[in-house]
Amino acid sequence: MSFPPVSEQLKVIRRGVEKIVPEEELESKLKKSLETQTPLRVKYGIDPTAADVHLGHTVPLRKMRQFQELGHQAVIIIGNATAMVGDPSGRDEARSKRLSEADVEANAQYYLEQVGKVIDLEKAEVHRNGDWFGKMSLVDILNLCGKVTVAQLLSRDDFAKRMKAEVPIFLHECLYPIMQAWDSVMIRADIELGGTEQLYSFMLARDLQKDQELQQQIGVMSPILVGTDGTRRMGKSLGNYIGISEEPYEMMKKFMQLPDDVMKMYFELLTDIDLDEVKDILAGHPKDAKIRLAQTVIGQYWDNDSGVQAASRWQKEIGEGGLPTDIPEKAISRQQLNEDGCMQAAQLLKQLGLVPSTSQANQRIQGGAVFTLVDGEKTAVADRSEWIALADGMIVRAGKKAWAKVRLEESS
RNA sequence: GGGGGUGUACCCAAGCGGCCAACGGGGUCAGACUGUAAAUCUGAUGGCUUAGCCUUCGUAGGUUCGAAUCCUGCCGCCCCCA
Repeated sequence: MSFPPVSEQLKVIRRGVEKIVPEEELESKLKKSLETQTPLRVKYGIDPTAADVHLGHTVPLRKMRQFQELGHQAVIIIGNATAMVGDPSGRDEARSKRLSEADVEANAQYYLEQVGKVIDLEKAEVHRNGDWFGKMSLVDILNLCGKVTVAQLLSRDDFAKRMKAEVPIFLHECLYPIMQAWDSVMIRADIELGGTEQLYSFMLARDLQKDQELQQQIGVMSPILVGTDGTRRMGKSLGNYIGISEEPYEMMKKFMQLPDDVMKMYFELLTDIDLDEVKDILAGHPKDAKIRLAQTVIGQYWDNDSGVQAASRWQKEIGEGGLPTDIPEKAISRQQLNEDGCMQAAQLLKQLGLVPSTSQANQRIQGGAVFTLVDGEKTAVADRSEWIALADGMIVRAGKKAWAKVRLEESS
């Protein structure tokens, strides 16, 4: 294994990274690694609390891949123990549900599969932190706790905020950063990757490493990727994420709905496109920039063709206002119709699954979002009690994102 | 263990015996405008067999012709004291 020169390594490492602490130590570590031809141990921990890996997770993961390409050792920690606790970082309330061990293990498997799309799993070490936490006795744990003061814990910004807002802080949450830091001790991390919200845990890891007379790790922190709403961090629970296992066209649609001003961040953190080129791309029409962004990222998780196809499909169906190609078919039994083969509008929308309730059906109709399409002929629906004559293959729309095709069935 | 505070729809937050399916803001949804971006404007935002009906204001009871509003028990959260 040969390593590129330190300056080159630094350039790669610094892209899309907000904070490196302590900054100076990174260079000396890299130098030493080069001299001794020893790869650095680069840690990234994930808690298998939910099954989907989204673009937010890929930011540090991509960084890890870069480290791998530079010849360093990737160390993935599956937080099967910490998952039971829940990371309080950046949260304004505790996680509500606790997961079972079986859930966690299932998530972990699926996680790894997805992580493999970003980094080279073959060359990575994978550990489960339950392996060491499971063996600790209460005394061991208390010993560990003896290294941290409550004041230190409460100085964290997220806890401070919660205190102020009178939102509960649970004791187990306080242990979380300690556990995470202990992981670093156990695997002898040289570098830990994560978002900026991890600062506290990263520093705590240094303290514990020092206490154990080990090399101290360096925190390489990426900015937190904002979600598709353009304001809050990307997260499953906020429903503003793009999952890396989503279908290309689904991803495409989400990308195109991004607010313009997050594009710069997305380009920087999610693609390898040279930053000068990114500047040029962003100087052009935002729509084109977005298509380029979407194509590139989709290409990473599927393949180039899929990205291009998704883009052209978007252009046709949405950019030019055409019909969606994948309108789901819904069966309606003739039994449900009156003797003239009609059904009331609100009922129809509900039967087709376009709306969850009658009230919402009414709202859509009143809002002018509903029309039917038979042989290319559009008919607006204006009243919820209007009787609609159904025909096989009729298309019903109840808003931009709600389409259905009717399939009439004889009564069973 | 003691004292005080608080619990309203997705979130924040009014309401404090009838005019309350519940003000206002945020969010969300739909429409116009657009590049299914932003901004702006309009409407909607418990459910239903929809000029009406049914179920909601932590929870269980009670008082009352009538309660989100009053009383009691219980539960959760926050703060202070020990």
